[in-house]
Amino acid sequence: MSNERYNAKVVEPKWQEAWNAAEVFRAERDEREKYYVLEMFPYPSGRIHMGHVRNYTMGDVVARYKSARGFNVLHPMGWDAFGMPAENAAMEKGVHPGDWTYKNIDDMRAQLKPMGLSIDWSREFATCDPEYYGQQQAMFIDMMEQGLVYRKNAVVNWDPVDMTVLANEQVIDGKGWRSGAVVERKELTQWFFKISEYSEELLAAIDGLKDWPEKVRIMQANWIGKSRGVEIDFDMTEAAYGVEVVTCYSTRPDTLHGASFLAISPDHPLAKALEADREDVAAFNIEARKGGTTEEAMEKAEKLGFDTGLTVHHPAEDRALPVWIGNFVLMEYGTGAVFGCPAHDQRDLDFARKYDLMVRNAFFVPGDDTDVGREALVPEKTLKVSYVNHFAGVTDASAEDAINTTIDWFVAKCKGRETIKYRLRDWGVSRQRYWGCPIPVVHCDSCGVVPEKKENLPVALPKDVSFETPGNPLDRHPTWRDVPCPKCGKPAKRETDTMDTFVDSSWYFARFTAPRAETPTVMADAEYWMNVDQYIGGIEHAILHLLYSRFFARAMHMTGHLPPTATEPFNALFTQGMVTHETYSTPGKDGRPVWRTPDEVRLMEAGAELIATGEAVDVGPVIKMSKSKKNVVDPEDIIDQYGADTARWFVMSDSPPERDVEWTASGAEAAWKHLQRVWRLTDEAVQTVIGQEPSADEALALQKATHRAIQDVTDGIEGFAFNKSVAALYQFTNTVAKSKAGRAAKLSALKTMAQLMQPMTPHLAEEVWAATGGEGLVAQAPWPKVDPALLEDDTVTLPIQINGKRRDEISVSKDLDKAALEALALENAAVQKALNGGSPKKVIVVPGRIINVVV
RNA sequence: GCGGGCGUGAUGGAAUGGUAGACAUACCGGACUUAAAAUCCGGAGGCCUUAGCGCCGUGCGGGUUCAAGUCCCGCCGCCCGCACCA
Repeated sequence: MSNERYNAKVVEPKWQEAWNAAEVFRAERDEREKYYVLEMFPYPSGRIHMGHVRNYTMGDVVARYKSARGFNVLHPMGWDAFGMPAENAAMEKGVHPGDWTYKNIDDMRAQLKPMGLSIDWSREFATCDPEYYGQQQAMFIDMMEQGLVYRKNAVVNWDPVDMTVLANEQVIDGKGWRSGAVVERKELTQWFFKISEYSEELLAAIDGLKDWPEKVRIMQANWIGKSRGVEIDFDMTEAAYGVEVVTCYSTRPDTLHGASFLAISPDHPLAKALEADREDVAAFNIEARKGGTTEEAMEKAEKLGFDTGLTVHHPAEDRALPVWIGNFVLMEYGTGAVFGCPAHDQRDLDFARKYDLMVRNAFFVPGDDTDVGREALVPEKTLKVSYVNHFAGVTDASAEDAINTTIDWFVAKCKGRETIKYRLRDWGVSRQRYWGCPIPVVHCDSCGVVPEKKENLPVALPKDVSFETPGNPLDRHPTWRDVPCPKCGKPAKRETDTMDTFVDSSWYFARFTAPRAETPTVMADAEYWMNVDQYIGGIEHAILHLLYSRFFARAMHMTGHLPPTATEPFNALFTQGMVTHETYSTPGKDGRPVWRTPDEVRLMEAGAELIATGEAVDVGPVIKMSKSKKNVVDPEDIIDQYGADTARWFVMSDSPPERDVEWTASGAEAAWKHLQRVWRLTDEAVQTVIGQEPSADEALALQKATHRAIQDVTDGIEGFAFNKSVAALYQFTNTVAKSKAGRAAKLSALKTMAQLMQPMTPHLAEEVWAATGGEGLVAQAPWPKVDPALLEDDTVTLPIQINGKRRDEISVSKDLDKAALEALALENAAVQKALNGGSPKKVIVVPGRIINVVV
């Protein structure tokens, strides 16, 4: 016996070279049915992490499996390469964002390749390649022509020191995260995509996304936020500032009887007219507009109101309502004005209590239409029939029916219109930054906004920029910025805004189908490869990235860059869980914990200690691997120590793919031991001297176990339950190890095992395949077929229940019919005892499953 | 507040309404070894002055069913998403 250890360091590069030499993963259009697998492409931070390993291994399992199943598989890889970290690095280290990014891509590719992923690297690109973003600019121009792009003024967070626009998450306590300067709200003219025009379409099409997680579908639907209601006109008792009518939007018009005031936004036209005239209003509005746009700020902000002294008529009753300005009313939603119904809305109640406004019950309680007490009533849980319903003739109904009836009643009786509103806003894509895709337009004094000529694309980023002065370097780059107008040729200026990086990632999946084309896509390629059959990535992209991509697929169809069959980009979506790890810390001087990496810590039976000093270590909760808590394990170290197959096997085992998986040293060790064991079994089988007496029974048993394994591993992969496939392979390995079958039978079992392991541990699989006499590469071998006859045993063990409790079991031939099984069960000693001479009330026989005797 | 999900051994987790705890980790015992590692074999949900053909057991309380971790109703706990959205 050679008892040679499996050496991943030697074996893995060997097979990777063999795959490359045979161009096994090269995807070309052909006669076969296609299958497009895609994992969300990475941002080139410079290092791969365990989350990448898990994400790409899942995709690789699917890709290799589908390939074995006879599909023509497309499995590409690229880089989401524009974005702020490159500019931050430029400012901190003085490197050019492009140099920094391409260096990171090289580093990450070098870390990724040893994983042995079945990727067609010939299709690789980065979104910061001018060949990519130039095509994106072409599409931008096409979208302008289709009316999908427009400019408008929008308020942004402006950092006056860094001279830059900040995203909400970059504003901390009202200050810029980098400069610490107090953030100002500034109005800028910005570019928008008309995604809101697709609100209904994007919402309705969610129903067709059958293979998306329910959770993501709900999140998208909520984000689009469709609501049905009524716009109600409130006539002013006396026109003021030319305003005669204030229109409110309401989804609960049935509470109109409870209306006791109107509240308008400080940005409502009426409020603005008042503020121009009256200093007290102006002062209030300044106060009311303060406060950040973050959730936290909104939560804490106090309700502020200002009584304008103006009044409106109640549309259905003979009384007047005061008009207030309220800081809680958003101009961006509805009409910027609401009627307050304090009796049935906590927010309105708070406001009414503070300013001593009337609280009127809108619901039908005879003899009680005044005050309802401290808490607002919730209509659904109390009374379903509002006064308005009552007037409309509804006596009892669900809240939804009541609202529908009321809307009809309203439109007939009052000045109101049924209205559908969406929460989804247009997508602002302007970023005042350098490291992004330049918006390909020119501003000309004579011609206005002019798109760049397509033959001049790409509008490439200039290389000679400096980040020493704050602000957008494009803005102060005269030779790049000052260009002739594409239309009239007079001196003009380029747009210096670049696009949101979400634009880059909204169509990369389509570009992979023809990555080197001179147009954004090639119709024949898009028709063949689109849609993505299986998309895999993190839940954190459940809304924005996926919604933008869905919008883009439609926009690309409209501009002729995708066929109508590809309006939905991703047929199936899978959102994988995170890789987690325990956290380790030692007490720091200031009482705050000093985080320690797993490398620094020795785990003991109770507790843990620092390897270097023996100092006691606190073992903290298991959380997502993150640099700040130092609970990270570098995939490169694991691959170095154990090989890629071990890392791949570990991240596929134990936890279901949609849940978090905890990385543990013992788990990694176990994965490695298992792979060693498989190799040892193979080696032993190969070294077995022929001439022993093989047992036919043993060979058959092994064959049956093989087919059971084929079935279970297949089910696991098909059901996206890779942990079950792994468990089935463990079980199969145990069976092979214990089997007394002869050499040929064992080699045959191991050869099938190689095929079943191939999606998860491709290198070891090749080695086992070669050793057991497999032809060619197992990566190109077809998936093994199950023989259903071998899944069944001739005898089965059936539990016998008495009154539903298991009391005994019998071993019977699988062919016995119900009557025979019943007879056997009644003869059973335990049953006899329970019957005590009597006869059973009932006997339930489920052949192959169970026998239950009811006494 | 609204919406969604999840509660099973020490741990990660299995289980078309049909033998709960597959598989793995950690643990315990044995073999091999001078010893350790590696490897191999075995044990293991809980309870019991009755060790059995025993009783109990999938967050808690009810229900449906011959049969419930699984279905229904009501609680409790945890996690996630959204939210001055009218």
